[in-house]
Amino acid sequence: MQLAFMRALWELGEANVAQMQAQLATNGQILAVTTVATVLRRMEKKSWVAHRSEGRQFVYRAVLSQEKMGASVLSRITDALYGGNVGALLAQLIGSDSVDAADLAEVKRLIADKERRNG
Amino acid sequence: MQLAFMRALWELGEANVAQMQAQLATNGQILAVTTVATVLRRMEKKSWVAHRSEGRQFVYRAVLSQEKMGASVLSRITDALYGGNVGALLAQLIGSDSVDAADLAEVKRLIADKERRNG
DNA sequence: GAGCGTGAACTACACATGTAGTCGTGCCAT
DNA sequence: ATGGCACGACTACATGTGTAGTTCACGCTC
Repeated sequence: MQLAFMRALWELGEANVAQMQAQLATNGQILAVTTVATVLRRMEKKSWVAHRSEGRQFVYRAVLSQEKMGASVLSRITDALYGGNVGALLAQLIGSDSVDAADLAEVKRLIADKERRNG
Repeated sequence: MQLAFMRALWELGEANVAQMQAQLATNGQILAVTTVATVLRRMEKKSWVAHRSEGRQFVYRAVLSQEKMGASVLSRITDALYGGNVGALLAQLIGSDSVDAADLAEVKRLIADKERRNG
């Protein structure tokens, strides 16, 4: 769920508690304002987010980038589920129905890019 | 962590508590036997695993396949982290350093397969 | 200047999870 | 037959997390 908070923050860039609550609501998470504030405070203790004061309000921002977070989560999953074998994870993903032709095309482009870069 | 248990079970097929403990140990998780038993019991309550009795021992097996589990975890991640955009996740993965040339080749093969199957 | 509203801090509580010890019982060996 | 061991069941406890209510202080309004 904290991931949902991070996503909201990435989408908003910066946000006070009320804005976060609204954003989370559009993403399907209806939460009391106090809940949002609590979670944000906890995430700040873990240094996932930080805040500055603007008048009486706190304006939060993400400390972890989506890239870092994604890399870390994905690597955890890869280890736990596939014993560190990224290829297996990729295979699973590509085989799944949620990946459509457009995604495949995009992936091919990305691969070509990467191969060009690496020689 | 429970994911580590599932992985151990997938690797072993079936296992009693002692075998599970050993397998987890080789995967880097040193745990007391009682701990292994407790976690297994909890996972059984959630129907992630099941057991049959063999003499005085319980022999556990996975109920969730690696594919199902992977799909569900990955879809949770995709939603939480990328707002449901699998392509974004794939892009992240392919861009990461943990994916090498061999992985890319494999992915290309998988894509070709899938495209052939789908027309 | 006193009340009211607003917002952060503190408190609360249930549930999951990581980790492991103790208990009770049944089986095997002597 | 009996004592010890092996094994599942039960109990325990700290921590994280999802969720939200209550409190306290500050600033604005009349």
